[in-house]
Amino acid sequence: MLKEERLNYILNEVKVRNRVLLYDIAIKLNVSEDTIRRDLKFLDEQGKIKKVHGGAVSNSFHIYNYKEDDIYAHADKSQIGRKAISLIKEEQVILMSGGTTNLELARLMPDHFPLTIFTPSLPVALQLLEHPNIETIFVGGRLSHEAQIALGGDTLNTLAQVKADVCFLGTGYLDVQEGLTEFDWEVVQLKKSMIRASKRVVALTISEKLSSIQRFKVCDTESIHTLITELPPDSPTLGGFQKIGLEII
Amino acid sequence: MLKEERLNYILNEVKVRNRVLLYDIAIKLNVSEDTIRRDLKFLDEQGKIKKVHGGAVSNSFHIYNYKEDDIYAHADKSQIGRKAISLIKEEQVILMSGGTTNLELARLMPDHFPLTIFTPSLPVALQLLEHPNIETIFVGGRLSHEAQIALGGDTLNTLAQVKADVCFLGTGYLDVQEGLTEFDWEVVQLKKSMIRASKRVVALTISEKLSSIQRFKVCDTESIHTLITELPPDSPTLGGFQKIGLEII
DNA sequence: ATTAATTATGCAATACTTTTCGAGAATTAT
DNA sequence: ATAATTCTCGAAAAGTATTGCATAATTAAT
Repeated sequence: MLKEERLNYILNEVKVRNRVLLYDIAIKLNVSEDTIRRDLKFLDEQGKIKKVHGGAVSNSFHIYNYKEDDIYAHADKSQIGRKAISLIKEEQVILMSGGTTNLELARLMPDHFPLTIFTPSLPVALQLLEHPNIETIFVGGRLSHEAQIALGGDTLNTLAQVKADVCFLGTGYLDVQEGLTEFDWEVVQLKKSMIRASKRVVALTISEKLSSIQRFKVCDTESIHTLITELPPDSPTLGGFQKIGLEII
Repeated sequence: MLKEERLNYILNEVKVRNRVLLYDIAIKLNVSEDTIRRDLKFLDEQGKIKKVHGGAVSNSFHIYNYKEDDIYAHADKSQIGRKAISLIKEEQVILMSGGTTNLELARLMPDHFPLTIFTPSLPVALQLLEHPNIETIFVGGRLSHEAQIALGGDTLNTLAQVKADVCFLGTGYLDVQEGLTEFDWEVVQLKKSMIRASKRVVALTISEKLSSIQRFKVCDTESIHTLITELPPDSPTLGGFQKIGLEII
């Protein structure tokens, strides 16, 4: 039995049972407790589980393939997510695009009141399903291998039938002059449809992606109602956006 | 034995079993462990597998961490998946329901020719995205929290527009007299639509779910063209199905 | 076709990793 | 406090990796 296999087994047990005993796993996998102890320690160091006296427990933070360390600028995105949540009200209909910032928002979504959320993003949808009070509606269509989102005609048609209260647009590049831009033509079409389908458009972006311009244009800066970054609203970096009167959170 | 042959053998083993041991392959292919070690290293450098101490593991395995119920059922499902693949031809349009058997099938899907696959299952879709040659189309709609599949009116409407060559129906309970049954009314509607949308219906089920009956009926046994279980086609357990002339694989 | 260059394989010695075990220290439960 | 369990550590054993080298097989060049 390979170390890798043990690690997988352990991760699965932790996921399913929320806790594991050193002894049980050692018996089950037919190795010494020492070995399992080292495995648990290793997985703990990776942040995948939490080692405790006599075994390990789930880290409850990690569901699915969601690995915080793998997400670039995770702390920033987490903060953006928390700010975004302050905009959400009970019973609202929300539209969420893809990207790791939205994925983080999906993870942080409030649990205590009902919401209806439309998304074309597979990872975001999976994350939303963790929240029992959220009705998640997947906007279907042809899936993009890399981005793991639905794109193309079907998706746009479906979006044309939706009218959401808020749309959270993740990823993308934002510049005061040039507006919101993307490097994938199909993603541009998708975002345009999402903007059309929402009363209020909220752009979520880490400050690093501000003042960057890509090939294709999604919309003018004026079409965006609210901008959320990890920076405080009065940060000089956001000066250009403050000047044109964009709401900044 | 040519190097190419060994590499192909290894890749296939990794794909089917998720892992390989240096020793096993060396014996099987009748070359030294050194050679296999070099092969594994080579394949790792190509990014095709992940080399670990003592062998290698699949690298896409970790991208989506799916739950293997228990090792035995998993082996059965894996075998069912392999049988199902023998039915698939280039360029076909395929419909796949949810469930762990279909998830396993999704994992094992052939990589070397193009396919178009429709599915309402989030985990199956994610798994399919691992295959560059497969065009995956998600049949959108309201998502079920537990089953992680799209259900409801939208989903059924979309399916009404599809005509697939084959439909792989996972999970569910099959009995010669009572036909295919389910315990969730909405899932019944979904499966009915999937059956209507396909020229050929293939039921995938572990033998343990045969002769079980649930509350709601999806279809008669006659509506199913092909049955795949982990058992050999001539197994006495499948006697009832053999008698009515169902194709069994 | 023969030679030279390149690549692939197996072997042996050595280095490295992983696992197990035992004894004592630390922790937890009663 | 006492007993029971779990943890840490070092050493030994088992297993795996690396290296250099000899030989065989393949490819390219003359």
